Amino acid sequence: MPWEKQFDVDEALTCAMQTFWSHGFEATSMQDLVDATGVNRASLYATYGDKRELFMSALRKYDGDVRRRLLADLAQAATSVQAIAGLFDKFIGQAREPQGNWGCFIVNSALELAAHDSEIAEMVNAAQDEIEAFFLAMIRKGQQSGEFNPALDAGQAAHHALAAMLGLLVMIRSRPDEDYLGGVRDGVLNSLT
Amino acid sequence: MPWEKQFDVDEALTCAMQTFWSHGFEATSMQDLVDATGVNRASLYATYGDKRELFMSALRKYDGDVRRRLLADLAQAATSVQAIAGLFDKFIGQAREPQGNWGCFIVNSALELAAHDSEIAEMVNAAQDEIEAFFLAMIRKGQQSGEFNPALDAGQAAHHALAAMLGLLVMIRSRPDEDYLGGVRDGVLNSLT
DNA sequence: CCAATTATGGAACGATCATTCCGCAAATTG
DNA sequence: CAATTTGCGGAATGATCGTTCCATAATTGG
Repeated sequence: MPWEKQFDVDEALTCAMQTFWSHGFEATSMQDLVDATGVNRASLYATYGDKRELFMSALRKYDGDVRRRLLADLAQAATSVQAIAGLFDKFIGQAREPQGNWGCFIVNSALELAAHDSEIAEMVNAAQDEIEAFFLAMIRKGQQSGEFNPALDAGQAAHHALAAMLGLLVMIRSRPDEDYLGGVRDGVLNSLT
Repeated sequence: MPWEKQFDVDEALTCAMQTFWSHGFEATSMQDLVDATGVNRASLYATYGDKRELFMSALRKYDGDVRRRLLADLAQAATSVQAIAGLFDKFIGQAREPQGNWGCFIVNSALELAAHDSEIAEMVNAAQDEIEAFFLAMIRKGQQSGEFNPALDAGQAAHHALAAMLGLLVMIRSRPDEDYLGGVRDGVLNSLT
């Protein structure tokens, strides 16, 4: 049993991530994490540190495995409309899953913690900057390809699209309705043409 | 001392509201509320019920005293642009105040609690519907007055404006910067002309 | 085959949580 | 003036919080 952990470190972190993602930092107890991961309390501490460190690891995992990967995938979409709509649809699709209105782990953490935790605020801001950069790149590409109105201020439009995206991630927590959320995506795409 | 409370019931509720508004439900302890209100523990329970009931009272107070009043005031603005910009500026102005990036109590609660608490979800949805209705009324009015593009789908634009508003209220928690937030307001107004 | 090392399971820690109880003070009622 | 009612202050409640400790089991290195 020594020399080798009895659980998969990355897999357990995924379980912890989902728990924090769904319920937030304060509403998740260490007991919840023991139950969710199936890993013993002492092993959790030995492997990931205390609750806050585990949370930060989970948030960083989300940032790398979910957010960064999603943007990278979408950036290769055939058209800019598909790239932008795809990002919105990724979250709108959550509404279909039962009990799946978790929204975005980073946005949830931003509202719960960023105002009083500068480390989290910095991480949130960096992530939002990258999302805005994604929108900016896709909007510029779409303007060149003729998908979007070339007269638009691309920088302002990207900032605006980010705000609408974040707004959708607020809405999904209280009203996970595909049509309701789809209206936001349509409004964004409409404002770009 | 009997027959009359030693504290102002509404004033204490305001203090409790601000504490919940700033820190959220889970991160606020009853001791925090005792300290913030200056009211004894037993008197808090006797007057407002348990922690959750006090929270709901605080949220309802915000909904009535802050949100509803703000929309009513702004609806009487001289122009539609002033009404819509005024709503955004009300929150952007928070960024100037030190430690004032509390955003919107309802939005904060939506992300923390609505996904697992249907009573709060309903309240959040009702508030968001009224904000969207405000945008819709102002956009229609602006289209008639010539402030806004009459060719726009007013319903979709209002939905879109709500999303951008909610997005701004996410941003303010991690980046209370007036210029950064002002870009969202400008983007919304720009998309309406 | 023994010694050293490491992860595990579970009990135990003190602190803090939300909530309640009780004795006291004060003002109205008879 | 006595009885009653009500709010207040603070201690006390049991539960749960995050965290640590310890005995046990298991594997590698000598």
